[in-house]
Amino acid sequence: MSDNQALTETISSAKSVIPVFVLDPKLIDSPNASHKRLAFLYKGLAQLDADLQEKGSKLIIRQGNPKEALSNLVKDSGAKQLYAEADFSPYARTRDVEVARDLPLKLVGGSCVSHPESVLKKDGETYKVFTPFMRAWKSLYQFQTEQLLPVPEHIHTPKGIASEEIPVPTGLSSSLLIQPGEKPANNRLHDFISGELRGIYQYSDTRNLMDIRGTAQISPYLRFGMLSARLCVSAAQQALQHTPDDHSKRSAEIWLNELIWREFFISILYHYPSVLQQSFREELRAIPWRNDLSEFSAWCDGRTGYPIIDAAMRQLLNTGWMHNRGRMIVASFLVKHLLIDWRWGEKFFMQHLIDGDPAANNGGWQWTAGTGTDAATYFRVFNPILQSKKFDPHGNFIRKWIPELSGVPGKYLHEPWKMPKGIQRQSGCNIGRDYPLPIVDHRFARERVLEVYNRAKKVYQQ
DNA sequence: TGAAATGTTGGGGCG
DNA sequence: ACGCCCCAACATTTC
Repeated sequence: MSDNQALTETISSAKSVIPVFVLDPKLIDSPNASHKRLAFLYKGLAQLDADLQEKGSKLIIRQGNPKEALSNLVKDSGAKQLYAEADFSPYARTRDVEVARDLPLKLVGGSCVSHPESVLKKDGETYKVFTPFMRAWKSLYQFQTEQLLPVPEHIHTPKGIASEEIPVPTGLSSSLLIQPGEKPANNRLHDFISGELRGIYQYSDTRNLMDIRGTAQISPYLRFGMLSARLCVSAAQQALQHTPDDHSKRSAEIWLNELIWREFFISILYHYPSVLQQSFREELRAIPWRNDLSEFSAWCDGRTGYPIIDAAMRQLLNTGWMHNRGRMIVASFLVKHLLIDWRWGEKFFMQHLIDGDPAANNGGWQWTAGTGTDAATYFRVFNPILQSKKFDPHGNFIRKWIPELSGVPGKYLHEPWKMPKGIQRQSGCNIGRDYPLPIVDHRFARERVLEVYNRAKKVYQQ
């Protein structure tokens, strides 16, 4: 409810307001839906309902095709106008056009700070490279705290509007690492900016370390609109202005840029919706992926034999969240070491990530695969052993998620297959039995992927 | 928000 | 004192 542009406009233009959430089977029953993400949504809706009741209102739930559901609601209630925050994913845009064909729908603000049509080059072209986009973005958007919209004091909602029950999350949902709801979201942001640790001012050092909470972990909240992106940007800009220290400034700047990456990928998906189907770069559309099923399943389950990969995958499976550094490492491994189509990885992430969002997820995968806009060049192949030593230097992250390696001395933790037999016995971890051998050799895989990408480019040129 | 290969430099050991 | 080699350490180039 805080800094909610649609809600604020609704309240200022109508005497009574019906807060509604439509459970759309297209999204809920999609093969890309994740149980944890749905649990996060349902618990978040329950929390929102509780928050609304404190304001004298309540949340109305309707199920079904959005156009029909809303049309029924308008009939039931006599509502004159519908307001919503804009969502720029291809599905959402088509949906909202459909709704607006029959109903008086007004889109206000949106799930991100910048409307995708607003950050354009002078000639009206869209930016396809991050840095110039980011510069243009910063010159357009600067927030003062007073520009942010307050939480309404009171919301008047008519009685007797029929509502379905908020679904009760099933299965593993009680183990959610990140608690849904607007209060936890604001607390998390506040803690990151002004808490004891001053996370935002350490960010340049801590954001890549996998065994500590060096990131804000607000992506699930941004994903579901439980936290205002404008509030985050404003907080980053305030932090930036209020520190004289260069190192802190740089950290805050990097964090702000991460928020702008999100806006960038939303804009890319808006202007190039076909990235969901194929590589953005034409010259890399014909890579002969190996798509080996048993290797794919080893990656999915976290048993590739590379501890850093397996630890990160198990973190995802267990919590529905993965450290950003982990996402880059496992994505690079899937695409480049195993030569598996990035779209397989993209889909798997969508099926497991609580923060799973088409724009950011697709952007990240195409970045890693080297097939996207402003992508990592294809020959940048992450070395899982070096990444492990750099970003989990003490092995705490690996030990947390791979208990079978917990007794392995630090010296061998990043590459346990090098452990002599005697030490394997001592540490209670027989490589090949208790923990797998690497499914592919790093040097071999590196040379193979360079060869395959090079050939794909060459074939394209002819 | 790479890694590996290759090139350069400079200190120290040594005959 | 000198030239030579070795090899970190760092820099540059290449993939």
